[in-house]
Amino acid sequence: MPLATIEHMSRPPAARDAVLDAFERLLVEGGDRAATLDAAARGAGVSKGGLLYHFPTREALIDGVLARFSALVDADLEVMASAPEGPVAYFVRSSVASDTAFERAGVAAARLAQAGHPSAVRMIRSVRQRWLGAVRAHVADPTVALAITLIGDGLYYDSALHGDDAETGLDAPPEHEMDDLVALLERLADGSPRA
Amino acid sequence: MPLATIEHMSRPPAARDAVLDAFERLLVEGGDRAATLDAAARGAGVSKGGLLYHFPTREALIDGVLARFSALVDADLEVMASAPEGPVAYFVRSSVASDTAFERAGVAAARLAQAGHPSAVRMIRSVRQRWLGAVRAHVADPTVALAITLIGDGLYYDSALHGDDAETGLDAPPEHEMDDLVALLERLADGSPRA
DNA sequence: GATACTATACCGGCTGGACGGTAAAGTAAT
DNA sequence: ATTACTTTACCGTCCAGCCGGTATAGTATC
Repeated sequence: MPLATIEHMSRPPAARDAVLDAFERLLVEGGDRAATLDAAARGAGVSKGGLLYHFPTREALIDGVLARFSALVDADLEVMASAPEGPVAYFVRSSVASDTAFERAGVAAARLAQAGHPSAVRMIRSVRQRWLGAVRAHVADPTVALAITLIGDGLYYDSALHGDDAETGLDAPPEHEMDDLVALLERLADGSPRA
Repeated sequence: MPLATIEHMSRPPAARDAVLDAFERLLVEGGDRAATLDAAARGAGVSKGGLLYHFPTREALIDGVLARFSALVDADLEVMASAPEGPVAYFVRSSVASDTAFERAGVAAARLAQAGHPSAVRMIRSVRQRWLGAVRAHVADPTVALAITLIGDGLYYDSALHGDDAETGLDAPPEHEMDDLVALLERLADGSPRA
């Protein structure tokens, strides 16, 4: 169970990560309902018994996804704090989901939260709070910080809307609208502290 | 052993709406996975056969929910256009989910979209577009209109996050922060175009 | 360095229940 | 008698989780 002491592990559990990846992908593409143990095992090229060796229950699998997401958020917050284009621009632009491991984990967590899994709801809430705090640290006006965070939420969920059909383009606004949006928010952020 | 007929429901179309209501509630509280035909029938006080008479497949039930949502959006857009507090304030404030039939239908549709149902994804997209259009009609700067719509999206999804646990308070910002937010957005909306 | 034992990693079959959907029959009003 | 609606009973499938077994690798003892 403990993840530490890798050096003492005889064989690296390749299956574990493969299962986690497959389960995450299923969540992103088809939501909680599509993410079954059988499908995850199949997607990972592992037998169901093998899957259940690493994750004895479905809840354990969910916890695994959430744990991985939390770790990725930690890393992202550090990147954001020292982003060359500034934290606000970085935050807003990175809120539209590309296909990084980070984004996939986030969308998977959101799916689980929407399905009502309490631990996922708690996780999303705390992550949102951490993001809000990070934005607040760089924006004087707390109302502006709130607005920026909410815009990030909106972009995030909108871009996470599409299931598996790659047919329609992303729900994200086009490039130049994003540029204008970022410009507006940066003007608000380090601009007029009052009327 | 069989369920005794405690009372007579004599309203012919009553079952249909009852089923729709129950299915919607299940979607909101537990997502796509929890919204099963059996649970919906039970929640509506109808046998499963009775449910399947009105909605021959699960897809038909989903379409029923989406159709009802679309009708409610039409009504809401008219209310918004002539809201006494102004469209922007109305839009932003009504984006945090209370427990109206309108909000429940919207959250249900969002759950279905997150689960990857194509018709639900299309519906959410078109509704979002209609809202954006309505905001644009009352806000000169299109970037500000986009920002306002995105903030609405953020508020909407955040407040729709909680499953069925009434324990934690809503994810919506407290009253006074909402006031400040609305004030900021209205200032942006009809205020300085500030190139 | 061979033997005996233990831990890790995985397989595949199984079960009981829940799922979406079907079929036939019953009831009430027209 | 037909129509509108509702019931009970049932089917095939899929689901989460369990269990017995296998194979490999490390460890300890002699």
